[in-house]
Amino acid sequence: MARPKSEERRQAIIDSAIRLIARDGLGAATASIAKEAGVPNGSVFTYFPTKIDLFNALYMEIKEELISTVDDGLSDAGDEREQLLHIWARWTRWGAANCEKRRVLAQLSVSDDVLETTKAAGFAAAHRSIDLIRQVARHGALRDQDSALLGAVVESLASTAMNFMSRDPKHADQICMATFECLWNAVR
Amino acid sequence: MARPKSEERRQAIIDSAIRLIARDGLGAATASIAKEAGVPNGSVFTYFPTKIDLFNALYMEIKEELISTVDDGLSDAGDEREQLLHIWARWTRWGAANCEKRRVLAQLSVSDDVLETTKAAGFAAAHRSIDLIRQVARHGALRDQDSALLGAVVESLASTAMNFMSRDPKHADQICMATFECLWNAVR
Amino acid sequence: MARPKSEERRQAIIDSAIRLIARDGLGAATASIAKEAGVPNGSVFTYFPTKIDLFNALYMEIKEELISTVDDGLSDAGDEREQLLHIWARWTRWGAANCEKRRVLAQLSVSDDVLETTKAAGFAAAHRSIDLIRQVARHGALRDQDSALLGAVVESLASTAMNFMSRDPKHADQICMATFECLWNAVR
Amino acid sequence: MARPKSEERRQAIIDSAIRLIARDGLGAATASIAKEAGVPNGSVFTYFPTKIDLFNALYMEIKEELISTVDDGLSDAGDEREQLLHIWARWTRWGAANCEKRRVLAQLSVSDDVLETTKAAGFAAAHRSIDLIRQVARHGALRDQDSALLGAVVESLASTAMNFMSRDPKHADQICMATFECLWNAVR
DNA sequence: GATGAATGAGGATTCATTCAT
DNA sequence: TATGAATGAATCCTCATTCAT
Repeated sequence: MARPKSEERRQAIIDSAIRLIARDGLGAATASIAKEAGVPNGSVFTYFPTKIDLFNALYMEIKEELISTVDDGLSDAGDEREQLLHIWARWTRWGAANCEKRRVLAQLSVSDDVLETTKAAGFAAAHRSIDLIRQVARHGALRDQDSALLGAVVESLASTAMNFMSRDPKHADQICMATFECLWNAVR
Repeated sequence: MARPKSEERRQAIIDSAIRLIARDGLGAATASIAKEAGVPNGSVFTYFPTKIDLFNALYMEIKEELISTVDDGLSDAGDEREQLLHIWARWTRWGAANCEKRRVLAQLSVSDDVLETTKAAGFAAAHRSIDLIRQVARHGALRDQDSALLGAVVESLASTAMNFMSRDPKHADQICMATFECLWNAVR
Repeated sequence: MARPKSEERRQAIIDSAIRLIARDGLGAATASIAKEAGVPNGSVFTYFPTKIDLFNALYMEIKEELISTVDDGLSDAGDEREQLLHIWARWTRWGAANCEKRRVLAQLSVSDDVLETTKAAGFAAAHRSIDLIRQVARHGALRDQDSALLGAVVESLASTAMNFMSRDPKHADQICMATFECLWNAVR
Repeated sequence: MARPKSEERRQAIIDSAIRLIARDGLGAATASIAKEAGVPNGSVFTYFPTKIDLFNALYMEIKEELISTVDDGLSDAGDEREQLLHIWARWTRWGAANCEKRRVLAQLSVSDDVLETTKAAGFAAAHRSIDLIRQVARHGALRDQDSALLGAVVESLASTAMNFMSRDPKHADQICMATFECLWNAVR
């Protein structure tokens, strides 16, 4: 091939999209995203054939970052409770620290433009955490329900926790611990 | 002395907006909303000066319907647990049965176009439920946190429950009871 | 007739139109004019069948006020020069003091919506001044030209003078006298 | 490397705007301008970000054409009087021959949408003529006034002259000479 | 591949005027 | 006559996507 696509440009577009979508919602214009990224507007479409493709890539990108943050160091933790706490703390702190990414992820999660297959892939990538949660919850109130419900419950609780943590950074740790307690009681 | 604004027309616009926003998101065109409501496009703006005003009216409208549904019969219920269950069942069943309204409410809740004052008003209207929840949670994991966090936790759990209930109507009652158990354990 | 049109309302509309057109141009909405005048929007059309009729009425109203101001005390003045100075001073001072009316008149004068017949009527009403100017100019550079040209020259000079006088009120008198000298030399 | 903006298209839009604004006023729709220019409506906005930008470009475009017409051959003229006559004749004849441009310029000159900076730039470009006029007028009635007043007086007189010249082309030369005499007497 | 102009179908909103009350 | 809601064409501008260079 004549000139390979530049990973740098791709990333610049992704980063710019995160900034603008966090600020303006999914309606942010592709041209603005290009401008903010310092690339010509046409380039967005050489890296992402359509805006919807960009959305899907964005979703996976952020989700993967989140998951790798959460998984990191997981096996070193102790018993079930400690492992779940490890996940919870890393997850919510990442969210509190990455406000824009969290907001974008929230928007994408409810958008019809992010394909079910993409969402499923994101879900699948989180298998280590999910396995742990499932194990913790094996005797709890949701024991007989579709395991997707369990995942959704945890996710929505995390989302709420992150929200409050980033609004009130001084009490972030408190909120993290208190919501963890909630979670533990809720699913166990 | 002149022709009064027609409550009927106003409602037709609201109903049509619910239908279209549930289907197309907040980007649904005002012209389509008018068309679906059977009124000329200009009429949308005689009832709601801007699209944002329509959003805010929509939010309050749905929120109020939800709250009155939830509050109805509340005082007849027995002890704390039964009262909370009453609320939970009415809330989630309303959501499962009013899929469109629930989806619209979800979209509006995360939109910057719905003013904080509107959201606060919606919150205030739910005081009966909130009081009960606060009482139930007075010794629980969130006892020392901002009470808005408690509200948000409950709301996000409800939202998740409704979601699954309307996707899988056969198991709606099971899901309702299982998530109630979650809630009870989480906050108490 | 059941209820006679109220002269007061008519005037309120005219006054409000002057204010708004001075500020927003001829595009000022009839509804805003009504609001500013404290009358219902429909009333504009019971007093002026169309917006264009309002424009024409406005033109005549202001023109007549200007002319009667200018004519007032004219016969008492002395010789030709003094009489012309009398006119000039009254005219330009009126303009400097009635900024909004002057601006509106300027807009209406170049608008196609003010009918030629209206403009002609305004012209005719100014006959006393025009006669004087014609007399003064009977030996001057424009002596052989269409007398409308003479009128237009004087008018455009007056307009320029008023403009500068209202922008720089401290030197209004100086500007008035200097431009009068111009006028006198130009046409005589 | 990409397709450059086409000077031809830009000019087509400008020309079309002149025609339509001369006919319909500044309210001429951008879509009509595009249609008349034979370009898609969106293209107007690739050349002029807003209608107001178009107005400002139009103003400068016409003003520059006028100035270069007026300045052309100026240095070859003889004494002060002949030089001023040169300017006057070229100016008014241009106006008589370019009715549409003159009307558009008149509209733009009184519009708030043409920025003061644009007007100032137009004024500055006319420095050769202005210098001459100032010199001619150095002992005249306006000698002690703000030189902007002098400019405005000349401009308003020119505008009036052009108006009558284009209405009555047969006598255009006469009108040109007679108004020149006026000007000479007025400012000298 | 890179660039940025070209495209034209929408989008929210305005407004003169009409007309039901 | 008074009122103010009703009407729908018209307005400026946006934007995802394409494509000439």
